[in-house]
Amino acid sequence: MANNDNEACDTRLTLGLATSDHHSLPKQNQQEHNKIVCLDLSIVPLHSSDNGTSKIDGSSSKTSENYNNFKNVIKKNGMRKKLRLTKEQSTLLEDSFKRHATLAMGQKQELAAKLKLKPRQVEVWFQNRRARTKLKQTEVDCEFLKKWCQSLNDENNRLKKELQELRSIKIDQRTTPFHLQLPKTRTLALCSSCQKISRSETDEKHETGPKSG
DNA sequence: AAGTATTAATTGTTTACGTCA
DNA sequence: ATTGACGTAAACAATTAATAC
Repeated sequence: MANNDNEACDTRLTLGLATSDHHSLPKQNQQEHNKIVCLDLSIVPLHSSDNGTSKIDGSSSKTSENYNNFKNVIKKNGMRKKLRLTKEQSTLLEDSFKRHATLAMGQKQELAAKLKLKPRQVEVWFQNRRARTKLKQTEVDCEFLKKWCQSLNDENNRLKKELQELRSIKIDQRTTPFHLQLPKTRTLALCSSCQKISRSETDEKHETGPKSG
């Protein structure tokens, strides 16, 4: 480890089985290629994304190349250095995401080359971007459901009130002499548009106004 | 300086597909 | 021809951690 004093501190061994760049081969050729296996006993820091993970992409096949890659993302003290995308990189990624939320065949490599990033970084960006989109959509859905729930509650309350009114009218009919019921029953009307029973203005006044002995 | 939001990166799981016995 | 085991790749969810504000 030539680059830095502390960079070499993490000397945990990883045992990797790697074929020579077979992941970039077409699928039909991979099967045959899998038979040729070499043992990669390189010493790598655990934070390196292209070495420590089970997912491998075409850019991570050669040990020296790997070293150069993780060299760029490991700080002096061994901490992972976070890549900050430039505005141009973000714009280009956003543009291609707008066209397709998932990377098409070969698009990853192409984009990576254009952006001067590793294919894995492009892949990760798309994954995170999809996650962000999904989260935003979930928030929107949640808001919608909240409003819908509120309107259903309102409607429920209104119907309860209406039911109560109708019940009280029914009780009135049972207890009031028939000749006194007529004016009241006559003022009830069925609304043709909403199919709800409504009362005339005069009746409303009767109800809300002070009761006379 | 501490707290928070954002987001690149990691890890583990699921799913789909192809191959082989 | 069918089936189950196995390997691989891609996508995803959950989480971590660096960085900007």
